[in-house]
Amino acid sequence: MSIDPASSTPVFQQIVDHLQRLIASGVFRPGELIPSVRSLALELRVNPNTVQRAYQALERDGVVAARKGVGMVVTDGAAASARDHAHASVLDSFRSGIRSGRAAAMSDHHIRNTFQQALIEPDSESPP
Amino acid sequence: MSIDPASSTPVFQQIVDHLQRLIASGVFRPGELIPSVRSLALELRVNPNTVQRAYQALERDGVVAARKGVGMVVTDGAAASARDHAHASVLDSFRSGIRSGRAAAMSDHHIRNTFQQALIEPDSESPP
Amino acid sequence: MSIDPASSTPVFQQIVDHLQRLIASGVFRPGELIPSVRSLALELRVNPNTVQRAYQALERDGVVAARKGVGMVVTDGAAASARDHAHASVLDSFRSGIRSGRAAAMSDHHIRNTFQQALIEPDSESPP
Amino acid sequence: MSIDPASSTPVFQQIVDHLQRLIASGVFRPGELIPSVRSLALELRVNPNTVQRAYQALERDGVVAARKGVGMVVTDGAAASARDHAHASVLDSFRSGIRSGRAAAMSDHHIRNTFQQALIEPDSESPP
DNA sequence: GTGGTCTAGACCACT
DNA sequence: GTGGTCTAGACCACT
Repeated sequence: MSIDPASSTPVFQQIVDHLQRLIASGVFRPGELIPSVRSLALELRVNPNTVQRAYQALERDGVVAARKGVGMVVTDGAAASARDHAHASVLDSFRSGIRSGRAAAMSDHHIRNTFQQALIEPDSESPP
Repeated sequence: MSIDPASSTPVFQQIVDHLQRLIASGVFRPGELIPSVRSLALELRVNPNTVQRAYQALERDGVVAARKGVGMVVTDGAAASARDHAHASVLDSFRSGIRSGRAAAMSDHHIRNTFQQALIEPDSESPP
Repeated sequence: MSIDPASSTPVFQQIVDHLQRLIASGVFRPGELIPSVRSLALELRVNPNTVQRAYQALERDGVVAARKGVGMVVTDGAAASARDHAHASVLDSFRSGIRSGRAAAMSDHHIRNTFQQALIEPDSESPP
Repeated sequence: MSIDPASSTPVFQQIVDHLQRLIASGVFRPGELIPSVRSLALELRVNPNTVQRAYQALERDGVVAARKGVGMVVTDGAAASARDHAHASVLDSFRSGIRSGRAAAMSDHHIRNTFQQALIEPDSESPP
């Protein structure tokens, strides 16, 4: 997991999105603890306040719950809700790309090819 | 053309992207003037300074040139460069969606179906 | 004579400076007419109002005088005053360069070498 | 450091040039913070937006990098790049002075003497 | 505290 | 009318 401090997406939002995906994918399961604010802050090289803010957003969304003296626990319905969250966010990205392409007069054929290219490429990671 | 002031994408960047697409699609052709700072600001209900900032970014990118007392003229190579810009931005959206989906353990099959759904839906416009 | 519309020096000021130099160098002598507003505007591809403004500044400085129905005539003391003007402007440029160099911790030796380089180079014109 | 609000050189550009020189001369070294937007604005009695604009230009030039919540840090290669910037700006001033002098029919001897005068004079500071 | 973005409104040079 | 610069002051994310 990596954060892009230069992105226009706020860092706390990047953290929220990432945890939603980890829950959707089953890395964190209902009843389990997510990392403590401090440990995640250290790992992401981010201020603890920022992680705190992300955790509060997740709590508001009902995917985690605070247990005093213990930590943040993944709630029971979280997996399904996180999957919905992830699906919606994927759909949003695709819609936004399609809208951009059409506005630039790209054909649907061209747009679909561009998607296929992105799906196939070996490594969508960070090529510095 | 519409701006979303609530988006995390800065307003001036939304304007840059939009004009790049309009130039890529041939709505504004080399040698033509793009709308004046003031008129576009009125149309988008945005502060003139914000439009100004977008226009200066477009000038740095070399797709328009300022002519004192006249306006901003689309440069000769602008169409091709704007198409590159548009293609890159579409590709970025798709990559980002694909990365999110995979992080959430969606199968490539599921991801492709989601894309197909976005491509087919009648109205990518205003989904509340 | 050429104008740089992108320079931070206003166009009308560039015209004033240029005419001062032409008078200093004897291209235009006392009693002679300088080009009409219209002809100079055409030659420089500039709006007549801008040339007009430059001429008014020259008139205020006393280097030319308007003669109704005739044009702008170079005044008697103009040559000497234009030479002063030119000398002062050269001195200003050098001072400014020297100040910049010293602020950047360049040695006087280095600064003098840079000057020598500029003095010797074959063509200080416009290498596009 | 002082700003001339009456100069035809924009204030934000004066700030850029000045910081480039301070970095070139080693006053600010790689890894160090330059003054905050607000503090420099106060010191120069200039609007924070104007300083902000200068800082973003410096960031585009790659001599500083923004760190959220911390400040603008001088980058590693900045010193060399700032020295290039300073040298180029000194050379530009000298070229411009030489061009003016020649256009006014000053001899190279006279031009060189003028330079020498500027280099020797005790106080290039505030000539009224 | 830090930088990033935005609104509101002014004055300037230029066409 | 056009773009370019600047002031004044606000709110945001982040440390």
